[in-house]
Amino acid sequence: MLKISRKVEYALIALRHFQNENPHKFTSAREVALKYSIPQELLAKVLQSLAKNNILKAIKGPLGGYKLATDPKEINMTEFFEIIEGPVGIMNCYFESGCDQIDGCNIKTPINNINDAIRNMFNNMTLADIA
Amino acid sequence: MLKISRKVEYALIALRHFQNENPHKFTSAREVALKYSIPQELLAKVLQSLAKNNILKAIKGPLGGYKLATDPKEINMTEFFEIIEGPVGIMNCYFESGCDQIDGCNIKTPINNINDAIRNMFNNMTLADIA
DNA sequence: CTATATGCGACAAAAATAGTCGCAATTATC
DNA sequence: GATAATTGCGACTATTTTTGTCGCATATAG
Repeated sequence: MLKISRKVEYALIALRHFQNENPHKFTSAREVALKYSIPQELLAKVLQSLAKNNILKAIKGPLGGYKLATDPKEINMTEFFEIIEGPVGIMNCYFESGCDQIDGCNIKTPINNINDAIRNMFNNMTLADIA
Repeated sequence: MLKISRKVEYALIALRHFQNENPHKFTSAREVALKYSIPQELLAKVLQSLAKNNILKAIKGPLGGYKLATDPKEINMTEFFEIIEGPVGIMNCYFESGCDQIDGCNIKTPINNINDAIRNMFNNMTLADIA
């Protein structure tokens, strides 16, 4: 339970790769995918998201690819996760309004407490701590 | 992301219900399901797991049902989650062996760090803190 | 004996995740 | 200018996981 998705996994692998690269070198999605045996098209999408959100810098064309756009110390994990998947939280009712509990939900408060604890944990963690 | 499953949700709702009940009264799965609009058969299975693991006490027959078998202060959340779903961890490689990363996985250590942080959090939390 | 429980396993339906494909836009190289 | 390699993006399919259902055995109160 509480598994993260492959997309997040691939993103972490890629980011860790970029951290170990020459910070000025651009590496293509294809190259990274091959090196770590990741489905290329899927990785490409993940990297595109990261580029759109200014975590990676992308250039097109041959010799193009991606490199880090930001110091990993500046990227907190909640933000990072939420770029790739939706909001970080153990239950939807943390974010959504429509809940069909007739009798009134009896676990809202405790659920929110757990959510807050997890979010705090990730808020206090940067990509540099991880990857 | 990091969502918990409906089964866990239902378990929490039920447990919170039992906490607010007379501790000697047995309540059937059907009754709880009706009260909180939960699919009965599914709730039944969840309660069965909890009974098998001595979190609830069950008796069969008419007038049968479930009640708390343990002081909620004694049940830690990691244990509780793992009764209902599998192991608590953000990635399978925390528990499994087979991983087809050819080049060697570059995120194992950071992943394990996150896992440990989450598990610690839940280890230090009892059902009484939550439900 | 009947009705209502738990207990359990197999199955079905639905939703989420993972992965693929096609095509446009960009650009380095020839 | 043509070609090849790249990002960017959307639609689509496949697979896996989750969610929910059903049937039947066992127990038991009335």
